[in-house]
Amino acid sequence: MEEQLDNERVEKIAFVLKTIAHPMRVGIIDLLNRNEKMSVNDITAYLGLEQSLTSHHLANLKMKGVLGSKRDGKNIFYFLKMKEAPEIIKILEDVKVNVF
Amino acid sequence: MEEQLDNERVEKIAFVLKTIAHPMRVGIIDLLNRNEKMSVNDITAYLGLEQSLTSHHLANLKMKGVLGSKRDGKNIFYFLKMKEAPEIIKILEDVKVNVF
DNA sequence: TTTTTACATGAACATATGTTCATACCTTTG
DNA sequence: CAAAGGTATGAACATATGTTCATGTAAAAA
Repeated sequence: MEEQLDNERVEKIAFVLKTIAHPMRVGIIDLLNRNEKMSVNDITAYLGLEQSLTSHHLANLKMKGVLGSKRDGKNIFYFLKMKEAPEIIKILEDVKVNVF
Repeated sequence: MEEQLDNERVEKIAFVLKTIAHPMRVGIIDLLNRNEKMSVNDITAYLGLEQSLTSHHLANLKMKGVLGSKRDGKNIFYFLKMKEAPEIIKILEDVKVNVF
């Protein structure tokens, strides 16, 4: 029988989930899960959004440790860092939802 | 090679994650993962919170399809319905987090 | 060395979420 | 049937999140 989750653990789990729980961020993670690394431009184009908004979300994901980034010339490439992130998405790929 | 997630799928995934992404709700799901079913009172006691707040969160989780409930006398018992929920928590059990 | 490309950032605003409090509802018990 | 136990609910409020817009910065190209 496994231990009950202690408070700190619960907080961390919720924290990570909150970080991922947004359509755009799920999309970004999914994208970076199939591509190794992508520039902000590429990500912005793929998701069809505004540069500044993409940037904000990327910064957020990076700050929380989900992504990493590396500059290469004019571009900044983002990549997955937290391996759990795509695993979570994978689990929910075929989830059924009530309301929504 | 797997397909890229379509929009609706991404939305659903984010929706479910948002539903779970809260310390109290993570705690509830973890609790119901080890107990089969629990009354509101029990859950409230275990988490050490207020009845009304617990109730709100339970209602939320139920509405979104994560939990189910069944009345038995004065009590209402809640139970897990979305099997993916505890799986997600399991993945993050030992996650490392930067800021937090 | 000016322009352009690629990206970041901060402030303002809009919206969504979480919490508390008071009260209502349903079931059992006296 | 009145009281008590167990839970739900709505309104008010507080806080957190997401988005836009204007502008700033770093590197490369002209």
